[in-house]
Amino acid sequence: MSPRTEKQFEEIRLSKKALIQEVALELFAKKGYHSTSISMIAKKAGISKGLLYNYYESKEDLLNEIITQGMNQAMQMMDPNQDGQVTRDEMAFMINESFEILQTHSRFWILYFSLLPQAEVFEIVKDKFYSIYKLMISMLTDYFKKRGSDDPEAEAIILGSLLDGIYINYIFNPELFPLEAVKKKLIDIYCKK
Amino acid sequence: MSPRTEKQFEEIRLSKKALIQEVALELFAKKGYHSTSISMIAKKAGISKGLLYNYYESKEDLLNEIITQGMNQAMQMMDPNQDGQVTRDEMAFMINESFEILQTHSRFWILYFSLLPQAEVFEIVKDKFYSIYKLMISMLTDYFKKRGSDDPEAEAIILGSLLDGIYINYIFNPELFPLEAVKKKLIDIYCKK
Amino acid sequence: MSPRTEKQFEEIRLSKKALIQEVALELFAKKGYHSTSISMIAKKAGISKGLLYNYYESKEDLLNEIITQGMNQAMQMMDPNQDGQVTRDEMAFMINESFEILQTHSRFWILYFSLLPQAEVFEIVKDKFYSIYKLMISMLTDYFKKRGSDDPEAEAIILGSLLDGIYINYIFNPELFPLEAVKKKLIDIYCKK
Amino acid sequence: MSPRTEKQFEEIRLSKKALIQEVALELFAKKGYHSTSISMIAKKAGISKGLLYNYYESKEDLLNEIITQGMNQAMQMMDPNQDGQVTRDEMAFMINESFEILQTHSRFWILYFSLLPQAEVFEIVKDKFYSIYKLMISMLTDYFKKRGSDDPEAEAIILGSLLDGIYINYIFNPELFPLEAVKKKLIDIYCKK
DNA sequence: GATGAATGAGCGTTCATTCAT
DNA sequence: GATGAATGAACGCTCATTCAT
Repeated sequence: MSPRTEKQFEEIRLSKKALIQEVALELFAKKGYHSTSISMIAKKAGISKGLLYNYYESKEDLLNEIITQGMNQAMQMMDPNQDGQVTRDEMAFMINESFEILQTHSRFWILYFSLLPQAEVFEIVKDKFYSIYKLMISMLTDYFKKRGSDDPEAEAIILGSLLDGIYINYIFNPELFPLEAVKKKLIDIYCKK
Repeated sequence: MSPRTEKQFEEIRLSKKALIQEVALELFAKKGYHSTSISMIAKKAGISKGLLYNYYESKEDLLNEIITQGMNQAMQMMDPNQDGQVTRDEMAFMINESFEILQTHSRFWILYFSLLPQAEVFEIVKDKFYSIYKLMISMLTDYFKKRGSDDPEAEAIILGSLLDGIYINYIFNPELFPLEAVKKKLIDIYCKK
Repeated sequence: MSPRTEKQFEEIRLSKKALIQEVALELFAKKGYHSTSISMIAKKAGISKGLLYNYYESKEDLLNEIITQGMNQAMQMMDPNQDGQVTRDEMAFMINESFEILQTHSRFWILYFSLLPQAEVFEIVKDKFYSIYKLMISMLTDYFKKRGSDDPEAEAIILGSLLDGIYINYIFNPELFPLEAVKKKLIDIYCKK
Repeated sequence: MSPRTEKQFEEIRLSKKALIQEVALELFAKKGYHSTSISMIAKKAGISKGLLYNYYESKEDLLNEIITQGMNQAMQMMDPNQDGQVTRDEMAFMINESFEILQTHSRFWILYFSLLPQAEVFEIVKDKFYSIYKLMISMLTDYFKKRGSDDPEAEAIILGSLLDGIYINYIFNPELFPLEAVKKKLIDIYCKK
């Protein structure tokens, strides 16, 4: 009789958007952005192609929202306690935390690393990515400075690269990569007294 | 004009194939595999689309040959002198050599890293890649063992990951990444007495 | 609040229908029938797409009603005083009147002339249009007969065509067409003693 | 064995393009530009949709070429003998000629008049159209001046509009419009001594 | 009366691949 | 060996229309 309330519609919208995003993230990560068609996403989500366009303006818009949201989550989690101090424990925490994020959001990071080489598409998230990257490097630089390194920034960049390398190796071969051993060694190297 | 000999035909074939491969590698690296069409490759190589199919069974076949050949080259270059010894100088040489390869074959490695996330495509070169990877890790392990490391394999894997991380950072942001400084620091860390 | 009476509902219906028609006419005229979507109409009218289908069976039905109503209005306005006489003054009045209608209902006539070439759509209003057309031609013929023309019908048809030509030129290039000058000349030609 | 010669390919291309253009003009004129799909054109031309895009970049490009070519033809035919004189005979010739063009290229003119109301699409041919229009108006003005008209330009515009009106009435109702009678009357009015 | 989520057929377009020459 | 016309399946996307609420 009477139409659904605004709130009911809102709920439908939100849950459908979330469903689409989830399915899209899964497929984008598994098959790559270009190899995933809108039809596949719609079929897997159990909806019509048309409906998808009720929620997202375009395939690129869908990608955009997925990446932005993922980056924001990562940003939040990576955010330090802001006291200007990076203690040894905080470094250990940060390393652990980043591996945690990597594992719980593995599909997002697979997607992320798969987009990195695609200049046109990467453009979208470049800024957000560099914010995180710079924040991390500056924190690491700060840390190495306090430890008396004679070239703290180079060491920071090296640790940053090392983490990237580990992430990539782990993400694309999780069953072969000895993540725990590597993590332990890492903390051993970088957090020893 | 005498008719071309068998051998001359063979040469034409080989040079055409090489030309096509070169052009394809350039475009795949610059625009990505999916965004490069057969038409573009043919046009840039100055041949017809039809002729391309005289040399390659399909677009995927073309990709395969490019990747396989690139991997073989890398394999050859990475091959040590097999004397079972990895001296400090050899380690320095290896690091230098790998950066050399990265830069002289940058287009291949851009392509490589861009395909890595696409499981179906990566399948093709998986085996070859692991051969190289294991060879490298075993050499590094050997090296760290001789230096008295208490977990030489973990250290080897970490160095391997670090190199991957550096490669990726350099390859997708060559103008921002301080390659030389990092290389120097690397040799400093891993080749000091 | 007492429940709305039957009459009140009827009023709501009529005013909503009128609103939809007005908005649709505006958009059809500005953007063309095919380039105007139901969504646009609904949004601009401030109602839901669903409600529109409560009033009109289809997009075509909506178009039909707009055209039919516009034609009826034109018919009414064009209706002479039926005394069988077309005086010089009445001719001047008619010419003036037709330009008046053209300007006050310009959106309708833009739509009309834009649909004219689409046979299927024109079919709808063909009959109504011919009624008006024949009425006008017969009046003009009558007028030229009284003025002693030796081929009054041909002259009537020519004047009819001339008016059409002027209308079209004015409607699709209002800022470039010297309507007033042309109107004056027209009256000068056809209403001189 | 050997591939077709350049000339053979050229012939194929030209005849296919002509076929597509012919079919497209027919359908655009009969059903309207927006209501004619690429599929329809391809089916009617007996080719695949893909092939059409071998010859035309887009649907709009196809329309563009049709219109441009038609306008060029009209321009050529309308071109006066350039002696700066428009005699009575030339005026009669011009009127006759324009009716000739109208009839032999009726489909083109149907298309033309159907695009006129569609601002976005008309934009394409606006310039070409105004060239012709201005040329015609200036010739007519010239003619009326020589005949001693006190407002030659207004008369020219009126004659231009009259022709437009006649064209439209004839084109969209060829069986009802007394073209010959009207033409005769026209020449009678405008070419009498 | 009123909503907007949902559908599905169709749109214009691209492109790897085939094949007659 | 070499050509490019030709295909057809799939793409991203739009939109009139339906329907549960």
